Amino acid sequence: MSTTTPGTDRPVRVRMAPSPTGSPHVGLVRTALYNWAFARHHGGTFVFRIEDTDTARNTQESYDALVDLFHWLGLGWDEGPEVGGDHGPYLQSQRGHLYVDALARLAEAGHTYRCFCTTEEIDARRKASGSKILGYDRFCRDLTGEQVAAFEAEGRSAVVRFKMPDGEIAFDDLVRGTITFHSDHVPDYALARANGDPLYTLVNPVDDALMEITHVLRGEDLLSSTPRQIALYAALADVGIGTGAPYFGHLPYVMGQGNKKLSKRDPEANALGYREAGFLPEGLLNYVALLGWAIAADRDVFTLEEMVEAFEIGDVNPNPARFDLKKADAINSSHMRLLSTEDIAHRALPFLKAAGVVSDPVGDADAQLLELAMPLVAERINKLTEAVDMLGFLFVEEADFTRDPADVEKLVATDDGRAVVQASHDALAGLEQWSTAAIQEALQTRLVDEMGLKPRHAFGPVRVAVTGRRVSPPLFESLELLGRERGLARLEGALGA
RNA sequence: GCCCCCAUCGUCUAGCGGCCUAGGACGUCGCCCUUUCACGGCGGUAGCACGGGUUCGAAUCCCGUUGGGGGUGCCA
Repeated sequence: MSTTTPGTDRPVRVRMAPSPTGSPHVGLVRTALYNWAFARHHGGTFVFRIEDTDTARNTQESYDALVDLFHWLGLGWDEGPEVGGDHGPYLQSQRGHLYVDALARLAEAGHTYRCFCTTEEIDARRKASGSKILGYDRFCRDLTGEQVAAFEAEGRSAVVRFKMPDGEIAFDDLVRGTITFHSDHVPDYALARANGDPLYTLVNPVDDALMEITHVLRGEDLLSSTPRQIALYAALADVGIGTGAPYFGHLPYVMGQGNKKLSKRDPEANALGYREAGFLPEGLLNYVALLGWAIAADRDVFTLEEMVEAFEIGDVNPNPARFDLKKADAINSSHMRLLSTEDIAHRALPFLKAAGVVSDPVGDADAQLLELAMPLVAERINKLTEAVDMLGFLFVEEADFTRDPADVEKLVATDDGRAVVQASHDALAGLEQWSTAAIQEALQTRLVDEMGLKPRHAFGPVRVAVTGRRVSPPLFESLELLGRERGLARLEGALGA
């Protein structure tokens, strides 16, 4: 299907380079996943770099969330924070000297110039000229020594701008094919602030060059800044930094409802929110992989290993994808069903502890009960958090046990409901053996055979009385696990409710 | 305004000139299974934006239109 990806005949090096601002976005998860899978597929290196040049917006919490997120997802990096590597440091905030050096070399070679213009002056000139082309007008590009001296004498500060070469800039996008821009539409952009701080426009290419990144797979939003970066890579190579531009692949947007990008405000955008919601990392990853890529014509569910085996950037679809929570849920469910009961029990445990269903650490009695109860719910829950709702009734102290008021009203607090619960209590009270089979037989005989009730009408009230909800694990098993004493007590209790 | 990207069921996609009266998945609808829910099984629903070319033949290639998105900072 895919042809050979350019540049993969040599060692592949890719990276993810998020900014530690706010909570990590699901779009980042997909970008990271594609980069990771691409690296693994080609036996390459996956680098994790933190782009924290904007000191005003970076936060430690955000950085921690990023690391936490990728640990949870299981997308390990070969070089980066925590693991180190030969191209560090991996935090841009610790790479200042490299940017100072790059700026000096670029200036020395005449690739940049100092610009003294204020934003107001630039706007005024544009308005006056009636030019349709926005961006900087190169006013300071060829200032004489006297002019520079004069500006300095005025006490003006200067940003560093890059001299964009004139002409066409074309590149072969790994997912979109050839893309061509004309330099007329790429202004001489700023590389460093007037106070000397380097900007993203500089540090991103410098770091990719220094870290020897071979392929940059990133969001479509960076597409239009690619030509100016390609020109910068050439200039950097000219002054001995790196060897030119990497290959680029621009991934489509992840959209929310309507036609807008999934915004950071949308709850669906919060990557860590999926862990809290009880998603499996493999479920989230699988769903997110589907946003622009397919493993086969007739298959949606796959493992990370299978993805690594099959993933090629050239197969990525260029059109934007809408994030569909329903499908994400469904894919996650499929992965839940791939897990063993033990695995689900193991993974659900933190949720059960957090919700207070079991204590932390788990007591012996609870652990035993859990082992018996888990098989009943493992195959019917779609997210780990659902184990909490399903199992709560088994572990709760009798004094704290509650029933869903709406379910009670509908199924128990009626004449028929009370009659059914009363009859169930009577039928079970004398049971010799408190086992699933015996319980089923007793209730079946009494409610269905003798009272002539349809199963759904017979067992609904009992279910609510015993588990507190209309939705629960299988009833007879639940009663057995609850034990005779508690089981009968709940039936009695429901009568008084 | 100017530049760039995108265009197959409601949604995610398969499709890279004949295998397509367009396949899968989610959703949705109906049925079956069933002690609830879930699972599972069966079946239905629905799409190549439009107009020109190219070709024996186009969802697939080209051009245009329309529609959507992005960029156009001393943010990343």
